[in-house]
Amino acid sequence: MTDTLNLGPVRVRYAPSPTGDPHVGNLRTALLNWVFARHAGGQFIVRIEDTDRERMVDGAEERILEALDWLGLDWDEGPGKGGPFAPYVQSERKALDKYGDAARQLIANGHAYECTCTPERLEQLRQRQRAEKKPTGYDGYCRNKSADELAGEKAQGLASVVRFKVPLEGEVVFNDFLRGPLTFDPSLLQDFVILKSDGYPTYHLAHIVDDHEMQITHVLRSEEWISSTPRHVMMYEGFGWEPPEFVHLSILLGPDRSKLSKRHGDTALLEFRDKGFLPGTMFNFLSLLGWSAGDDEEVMTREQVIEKFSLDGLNAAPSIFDITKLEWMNGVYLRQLGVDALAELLLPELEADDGLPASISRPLDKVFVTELVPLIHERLKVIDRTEVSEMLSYFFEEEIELDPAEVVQKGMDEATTASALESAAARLESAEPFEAESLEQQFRTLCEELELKPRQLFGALRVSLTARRVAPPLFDTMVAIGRDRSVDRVRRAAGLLSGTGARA
RNA sequence: GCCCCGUUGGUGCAGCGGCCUAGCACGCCAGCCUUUCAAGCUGGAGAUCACGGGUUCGAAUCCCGUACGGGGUACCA
Repeated sequence: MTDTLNLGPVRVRYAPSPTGDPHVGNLRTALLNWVFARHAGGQFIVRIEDTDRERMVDGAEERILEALDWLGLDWDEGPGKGGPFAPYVQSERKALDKYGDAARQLIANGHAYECTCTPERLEQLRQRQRAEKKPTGYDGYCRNKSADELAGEKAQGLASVVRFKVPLEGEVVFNDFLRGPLTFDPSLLQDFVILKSDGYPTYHLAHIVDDHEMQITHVLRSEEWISSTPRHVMMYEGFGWEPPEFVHLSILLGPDRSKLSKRHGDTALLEFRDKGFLPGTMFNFLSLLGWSAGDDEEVMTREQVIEKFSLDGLNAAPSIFDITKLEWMNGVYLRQLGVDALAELLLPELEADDGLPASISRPLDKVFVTELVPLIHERLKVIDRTEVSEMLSYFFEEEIELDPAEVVQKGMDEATTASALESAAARLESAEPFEAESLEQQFRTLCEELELKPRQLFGALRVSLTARRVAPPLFDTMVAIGRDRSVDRVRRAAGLLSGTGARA
């Protein structure tokens, strides 16, 4: 391993392909690049690799930039920002004929050639190779075609691609920062396409041309690129360029240990945002997959991650994306949030159509919502609209729907519960001051008077007031609900149990 | 099939030849706190460091093999 500290200027890039919503694994690569750049005081560049015109997805580029933005990964050069090597979108660079020029350069110096084989012939070739149980790959049919022959075919309208001329023997060695020197046998590689018949470059050509021109020093990319890196190294040699340092990052796995993908459910980063995860959580959590500062710290700010970052802390083994731990961490971040900030986040969720019941009129009173925050603050893992609304609905409703059976606590029956609740209602009516601490004292006294355990009386009251067995601390709840509604609810519960109350 | 990479408790990581009777975190279990649930605190279960051979006075750490997992094998990235 080389030292990561005395590297000189660092220029790294995140080069996504706008073929869909960016998922967490993808953004983790971006994040590691970004952190590395920030740690080294270098530049982080974003480049859009839209050379696959077929798989382009509308809006994908915007979503990618939105995701970067949300995570707080700002770029020094790239879309919307420009920079000394603009444009940073490959289709725009293609229009400048950068890749055509490069391909011609390789043809001229004997490292590439034009090929007029049709997709049909290639498909047949592959089938035959498979049938004969031989490795599939281009057979070099056009490799030694004369210029005349080629010109003739093209005159007939045959489309052509440009293929890289892979050496038939020797070996290709390159150093992977995390794995050490990796050796490949080029005879196993095929003459791969570098320029497609639609004039667009393949990834192989495009990223090399751009990385070189943009003076990228380190390529931190996903492990699945290891197999094609020998191709890239050969191309650097063909061009006579110095290759960057390669750091292949381990990939992210789903719970079934296969590469994380949409099949594993919600893996798009922005979906985590929509599901109520905080950007700080995602940043922190993603930074921990396959990387460690070497100490046991896990909850870290961006600044701490940047400061502690080192390529040496990267782990070559793939890691499983564990949602349970993510949820825990989000809880940690949620608890760090101030009351007002959390209220701000909660408000739109509660007001949403699928938030609180439609019977509750909007807009909600922000001051009231802020008052409720402390009651659920440490009980939240994720800001889930449904869950949060469910947790808080009884604070907003005039009447709640009660199951009388739930009110009766262990060791009590309907009659004792009803009379206890009557006493409690009376106490509530006269309690002064109507504050949590004092209420608790008064109701503990009431417990003694009624010869009930706190859990019995308080339990009955909790259900009466909230229609739930699980709820925030009782006396804070009473205060938030208010004296009048509290008295009403307790009376009504008592009535239901003694059979005299009308079922609402 | 072929090529490449990886393998520390269920999960994420630490460990870089002796400090390891393998540490931290999530999860799980129990206790404490307590009006429920959380949060918090304390404790516990859980790993023959995938397996087999070497190298070495000494290996989770180095080497080889096997198994398993993953990735690649496109006019996709």
